[in-house]
Amino acid sequence: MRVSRAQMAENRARILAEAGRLFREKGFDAVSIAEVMKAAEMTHGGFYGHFSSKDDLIAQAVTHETCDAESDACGFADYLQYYLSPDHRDGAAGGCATAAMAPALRYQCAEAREAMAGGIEEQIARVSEALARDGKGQPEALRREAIGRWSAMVGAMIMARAVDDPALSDELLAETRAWIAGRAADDT
Amino acid sequence: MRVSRAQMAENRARILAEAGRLFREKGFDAVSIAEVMKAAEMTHGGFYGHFSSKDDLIAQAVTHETCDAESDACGFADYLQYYLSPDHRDGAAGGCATAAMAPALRYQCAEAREAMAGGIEEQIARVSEALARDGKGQPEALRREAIGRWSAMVGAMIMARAVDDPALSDELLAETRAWIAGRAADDT
DNA sequence: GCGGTTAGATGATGGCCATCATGTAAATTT
DNA sequence: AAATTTACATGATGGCCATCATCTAACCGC
Repeated sequence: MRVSRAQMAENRARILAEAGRLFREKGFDAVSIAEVMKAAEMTHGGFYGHFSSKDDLIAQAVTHETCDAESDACGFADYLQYYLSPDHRDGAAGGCATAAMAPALRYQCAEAREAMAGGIEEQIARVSEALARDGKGQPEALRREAIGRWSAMVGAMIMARAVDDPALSDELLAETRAWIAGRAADDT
Repeated sequence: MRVSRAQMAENRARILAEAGRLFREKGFDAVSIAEVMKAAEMTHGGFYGHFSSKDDLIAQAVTHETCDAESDACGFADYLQYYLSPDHRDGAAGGCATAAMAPALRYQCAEAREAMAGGIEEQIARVSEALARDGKGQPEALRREAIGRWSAMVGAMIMARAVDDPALSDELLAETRAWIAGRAADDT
């Protein structure tokens, strides 16, 4: 059965959104086309009308998720507090796309990896802006400061999600948070 | 055909070693039992005489790889220099097990995740020791310092491997290295 | 050295999944 | 409103993979 133009665009957007959510939650490999389509309330057959392959979907989902700039223009301290929280660790499906998807992009096609590069570039910019708003760091060192902090945040989150030891997991988050905050106090 | 006890132990060790290498290089999902056995110069059938399942192999491989303490008792600066180098980024098969495998452990069984927890715990100890040798940081803050730096190193490596943009990839490594080193200069 | 044991080889089996061929009905177009 | 297009559904197809059943030949204890 055919569907209106608007309906089709909406369907496509729903596929992308559900794919993004599922990919973040379970990883690219563990999510089948059929599962994505089912989550988008369609059958698997219609998929290839929207995307040329699963690789294509992955690339577009990465683009979609990383462009999703949800920096509410808050300061860095607030962002750090939220980012390295147990809630964020336990809610990968709705959380940071970089921490959830970047590791697996190592094995993906060039298009998806390029999209990730763009996403990381934007994220560096966002962190830089947050730092600038707080007046932290000299403007010329802002980018390095953003890259370093962002690396620590992503690394801590990935390790916290990897281990089956609640105490260690919590500690990784809390200590990395404190470590970064401690650094923030150094350079006025 | 049967094989001597010693030969069997050697075969088993070779399976584990090859599995570790392949898993780091290609990820758990992309490596089949048959591929591991072939790399170990056997056929796939003998696998279940050594391990009860692929999950079992993964758990034991993680244990094996993370226990592989190759800290040559060098100082932290040397370790950092090597760790965040393009060579290490491009040589995941022979590189750090945490950066290569931790992200995927999120989807693995409890045994493997417990092994990863142990490996990270050991790594924190190793970094702490390296920092102590350098006389960096007050003893009571050593663990926090180790966790923070280790998080940044792992995060930077994972992102550097995820992007398809050599300039950005190199920059992530170099800036994170400089950022951590800069911090090292702060606290005597 | 002999016989039971067993490591590893060979060859299913069943399931899952990406992709595609075809059908169908609804939306556009004129 | 008829003709045409096309978005999605249904239902293959072929490939890959984990796991297991069975076989065989060589080690190890006697």
